Amino acid sequence: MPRKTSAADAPLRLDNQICFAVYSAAHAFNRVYKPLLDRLGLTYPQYLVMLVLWERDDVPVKDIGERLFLDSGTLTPLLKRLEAAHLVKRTRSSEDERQVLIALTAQGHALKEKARAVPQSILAASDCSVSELVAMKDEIVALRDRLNAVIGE
Amino acid sequence: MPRKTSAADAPLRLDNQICFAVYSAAHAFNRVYKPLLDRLGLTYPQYLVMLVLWERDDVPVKDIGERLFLDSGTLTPLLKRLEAAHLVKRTRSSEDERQVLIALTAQGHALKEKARAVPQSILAASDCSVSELVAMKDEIVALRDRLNAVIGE
DNA sequence: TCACATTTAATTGTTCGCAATTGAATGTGC
DNA sequence: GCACATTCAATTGCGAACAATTAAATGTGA
Repeated sequence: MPRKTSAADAPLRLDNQICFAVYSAAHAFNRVYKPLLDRLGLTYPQYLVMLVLWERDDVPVKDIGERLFLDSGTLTPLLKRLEAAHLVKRTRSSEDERQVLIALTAQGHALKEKARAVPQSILAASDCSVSELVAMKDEIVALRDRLNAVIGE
Repeated sequence: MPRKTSAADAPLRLDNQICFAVYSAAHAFNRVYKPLLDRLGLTYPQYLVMLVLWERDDVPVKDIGERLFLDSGTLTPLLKRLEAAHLVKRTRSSEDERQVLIALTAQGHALKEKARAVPQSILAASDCSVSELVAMKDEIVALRDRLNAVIGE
């Protein structure tokens, strides 16, 4: 009997991996975002940082990192690029010299208006109702938080 | 009236972005996988390539790329690292000299047995029933495929 | 057959992402 | 007040990820 697909191999089949589904979906999102963000002069991780700053300005690097689950090794060079693009300003905190505070420039604030077109385009590309997307988002966030809980232990 | 949170800003709020949910979940998976894959001497993308090869061996780089949605710019150096680790062998196809065929070595085949422990650990970490995970996976794959359909147009 | 397009990997350059280390600033216990 | 640990950002090194280009092999049409 030729074993075409062994039942014992099912857990190792690529199409059965939820992590690959998530991984490949993240890349698919990235590719959809790319042309939209090119118009803003941002990469996707840079866009995420700008989303954080548009909500609240003048925050230390660490706060941004906690929000996005990224560390200074990723954020420091990224923020320097945003500074080179005149979107943010980096200044040492006077109260605590260890911290670097990230503030939006006028250009950084202004970019928010151009960015409003992005979520609409993404919604159209996902070809899905808002309520469905919200439900999926909540499930994925719940899974992510359970995974992160395992790591911190 | 001080606008703490404007309704017009809702589409730009980080916590409303499904893409960020997916993006951060992918990173969370990566962090859970890391200690498990360290024992196999693999990174997560390398593990994905091995999953493909464990299903079918002796395939051109392009086939692996189509399966994983990756191009040669990513795969060529990755496969060279797997070759340096004696897990795969890269040989030009004799029928079509443009293709490079990737075959598992004996070590590469053997690693499959050690890898069987990985999906179990992931299942435990996700703290979720198999049926729930399968349902989520199918939803995410469907979303990914709709996004990819938009790109190829 | 010969010019031309297509296919396939490899290469180059830029940007993440993270582990590990460094160094400066701050906090704590004695 | 002083040794000590902690916190925070920056740095270094490695491995993806991808756009753009290159180069070789193959296929196609006149």
